[in-house]
Amino acid sequence: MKVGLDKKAIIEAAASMADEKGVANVTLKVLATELGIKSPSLYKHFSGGLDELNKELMLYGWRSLESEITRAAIGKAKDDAIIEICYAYRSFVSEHKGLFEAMQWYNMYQSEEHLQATHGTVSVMFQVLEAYGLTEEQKVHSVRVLRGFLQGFCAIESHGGYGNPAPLNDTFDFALKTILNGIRDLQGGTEQ
Amino acid sequence: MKVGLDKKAIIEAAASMADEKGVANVTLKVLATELGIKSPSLYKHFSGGLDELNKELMLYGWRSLESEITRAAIGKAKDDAIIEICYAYRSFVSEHKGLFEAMQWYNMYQSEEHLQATHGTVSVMFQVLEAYGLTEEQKVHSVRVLRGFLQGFCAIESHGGYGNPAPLNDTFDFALKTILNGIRDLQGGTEQ
DNA sequence: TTGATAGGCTAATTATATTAGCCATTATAG
DNA sequence: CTATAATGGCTAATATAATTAGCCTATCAA
Repeated sequence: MKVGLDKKAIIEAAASMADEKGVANVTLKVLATELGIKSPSLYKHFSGGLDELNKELMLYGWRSLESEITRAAIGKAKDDAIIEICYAYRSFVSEHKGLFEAMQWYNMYQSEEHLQATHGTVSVMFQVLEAYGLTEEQKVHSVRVLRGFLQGFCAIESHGGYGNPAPLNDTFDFALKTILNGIRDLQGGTEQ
Repeated sequence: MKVGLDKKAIIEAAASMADEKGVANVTLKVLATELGIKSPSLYKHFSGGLDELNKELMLYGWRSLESEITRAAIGKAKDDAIIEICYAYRSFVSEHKGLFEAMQWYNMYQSEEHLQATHGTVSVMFQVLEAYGLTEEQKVHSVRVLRGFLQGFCAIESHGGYGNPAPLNDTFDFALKTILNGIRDLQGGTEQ
């Protein structure tokens, strides 16, 4: 019988399955079963098989994240905007652990597709930084630091890698304040 | 014929294979071939199979990193020590991309083993922070920020995720300065 | 020197990915 | 309205990797 699936529905099912069980446990077999079809049928939607599905998950994740942080920044500027973006990033990861794995690890050593995928998210951060009167290079450094911290912190947090009971919210706020200070310092000084 | 392998040799071979081809491409089959044996023989060393091998890789990686950053901090204190540790962390990742993958992603959702594995590395950072006269909680926050940034930055850098041509060294130095400022600010203020 | 253990092997099993080729339903051009 | 193409499903067959079972020999210690 014809279920009538399309790529979008399959990717969303795969994403939520990844969030539940980890992206490594999203097999074509179990995904197909979940969707009420047999695994070979998935090749009608993803001729590239599991690899293509993982790539689509990665792309879908970055698109979703971009959309979340874009929404979060609406009506905000400067520090407020950055803070909202960072909160939105962190929330996104906490709600989409499995998808976040896919975002980071698909195609790790072929950066082209990754660069394209992350472009939107990077652009949003870059735009918000326009308000600070920084040089292009200073903006690049600032975005890199934000991305690096967010990715690492959220990855560690999402798999329970911060064992100490001290509140993670406090750490996150401290980090944001620290990074915002660093960005502010760029404005005056000759540094970097 | 008896090749006479032991766990250590196998793990080291697996680690260097991971660095060359990515940890996902370390299969028992190809690892065994590389070592001059057949894949079922690996079960004599790792009864848990591929999963256990990956776990051992993860543990080996964290042990190695701990040893690197410990060596790097010798004879240094405060900011100098932290800077050396961060440089050593970054160098380690750039030389062990595949191992670093294993360190992050093995057993992602069962934090216990991860917590133990990272304990040494965390301890080194924690000890260096003793010199700053911070509260326990402030030290915890500081270590978390360092870990988060280092893991994220190095992961992104290691797979070419920072596309802009601006020098990554400059970003890294800017980030360290920023974080060190943040830690210094903790000493005086009432913040966090 | 003999017996246990370590460390290899082959053969067989299981699981998933993938390919090939068939078929029904849907949608659309005429 | 109907012929036909495209869509989306299926079964059967193949390939590869992991894993298990059971066998065999070299080494090493009692």
